[in-house]
Amino acid sequence: MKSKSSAAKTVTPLVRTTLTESAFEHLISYVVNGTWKAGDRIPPERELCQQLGIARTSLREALKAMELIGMLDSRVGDGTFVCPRSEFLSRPLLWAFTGTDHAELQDIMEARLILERDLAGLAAERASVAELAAIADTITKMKICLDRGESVLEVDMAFHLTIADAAHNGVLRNAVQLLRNLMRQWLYLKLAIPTVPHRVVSQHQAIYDAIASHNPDAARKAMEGHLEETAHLVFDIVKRDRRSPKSST
Amino acid sequence: MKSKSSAAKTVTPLVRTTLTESAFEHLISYVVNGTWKAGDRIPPERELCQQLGIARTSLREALKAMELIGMLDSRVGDGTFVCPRSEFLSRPLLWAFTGTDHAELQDIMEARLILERDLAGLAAERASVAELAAIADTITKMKICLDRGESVLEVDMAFHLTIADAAHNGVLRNAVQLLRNLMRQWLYLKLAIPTVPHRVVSQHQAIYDAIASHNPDAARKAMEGHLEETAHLVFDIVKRDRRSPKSST
DNA sequence: AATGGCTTGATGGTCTGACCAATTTGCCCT
DNA sequence: AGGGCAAATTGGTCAGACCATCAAGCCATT
Repeated sequence: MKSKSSAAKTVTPLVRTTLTESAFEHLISYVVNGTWKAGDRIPPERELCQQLGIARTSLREALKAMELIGMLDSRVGDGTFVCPRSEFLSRPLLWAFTGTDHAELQDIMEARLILERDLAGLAAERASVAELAAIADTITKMKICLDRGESVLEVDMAFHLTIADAAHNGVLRNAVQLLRNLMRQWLYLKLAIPTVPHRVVSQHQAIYDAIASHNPDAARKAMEGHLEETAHLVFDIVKRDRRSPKSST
Repeated sequence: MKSKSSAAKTVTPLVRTTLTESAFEHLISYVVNGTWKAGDRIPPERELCQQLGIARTSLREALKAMELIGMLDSRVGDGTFVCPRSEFLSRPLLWAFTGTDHAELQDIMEARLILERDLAGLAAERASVAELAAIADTITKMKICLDRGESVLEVDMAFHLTIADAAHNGVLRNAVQLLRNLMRQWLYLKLAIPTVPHRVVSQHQAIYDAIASHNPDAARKAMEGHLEETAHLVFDIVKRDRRSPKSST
């Protein structure tokens, strides 16, 4: 009972000044802004904590968190390195729980559909010649992978990200990349189904054609169709695979 | 069983036997398996590290990492609690957006438009009676704030978030919340323009009407119009208010 | 009896400083 | 020149201490 209609002024918007937390955000911004690029070696802990003016303990909590979500990689006696963006959040541990929650997956897939659909539309409006070529290139590469019997997961990812690039909205691009990373495992399983990769290629081709002809509406439709089919396949996999979770890697 | 003696065991499977990492896995499994349910208070650090047989430092690194990815929530003097699943990945998604630091305001606003437009459409399809009431409530509250001459920033935020709630997609909801937080200062300035709040009220009303009548198309259109007007106003403010890109912390 | 303030204990946050373990580097001895 | 040992570097771990905050209980005033 009791409706808290006594709308208080909502003071104190909880600004927890945790040293570790601010260090965490600080470090993340380094990685994301490109101050520290993928493959870079970041300063040693003992040096970093002095720069930040905090104890090594506090710094390490932040570093460890970043390592566990796949942004950093530490090697004793060697140093700590920045991981490529594509590996963010791809730590197997995260799949453990993401995989057990069906609802979450559905939300992720829906979010992805919404974002990528609009991104495809924007790309159709804004893509430059070079960007179109980049998109086409991923399709070509996918065909090659297919012929060689290699995995097309990465090329598939590249296709969608180059479209996001062509949409010229960094915010949305990053969001899409994150969502795809979250789904990575299922995408992998989906692409492992025999006939699927070939269908994907032709769908990618259709999406590309729509974007290349600068037809936003067609691009949105094509992308939507593609992602909806993916969603159905993934749900089938999840349903079927709902028993023995493989401990891959 | 620790043989740190001289060379011998040629095995050494190189499994990153990092204490922190195994603690992390251990703790995650507790949360995932339901040993610790959402809302539960987990044992104090000083107790946990004894159970696990590791130092508090190592445990804290794991604990902190889990907190930073939204699985746990620590409160000084109170304890550490398990977060609901819906919050697990909210922070990572957050980084994806904040990550684009140089992402211009324009990108953010565009991203917001895209997300909220679709969210409005989904809300029109999915909103329950209670959720509709919640939306309507924010409009009423905004009118009250207006009469009292109070700031409507918070109610404005509430309006959009209740719509996001009604769309039933936690992932997108979190994204919208973040984007709005990023724009907060500009939104504040926008709402400070004399005639604006009244216009906002009527626009909110229109959006609500569309959602309440379960008309996704109308809802999308209404939301789009509302946000585009906001975007224009904000850009005017920015243009007028042009100065240096503060390098605040 | 009810209220408000004070004390105390529990708990997370932070720091210091030390040592261990793995890796790299480079010098020394053969 | 080559092999191997030792120091330096760097992340991993530990112990113990202190602070800030919150909850609960005690006590005095009303």
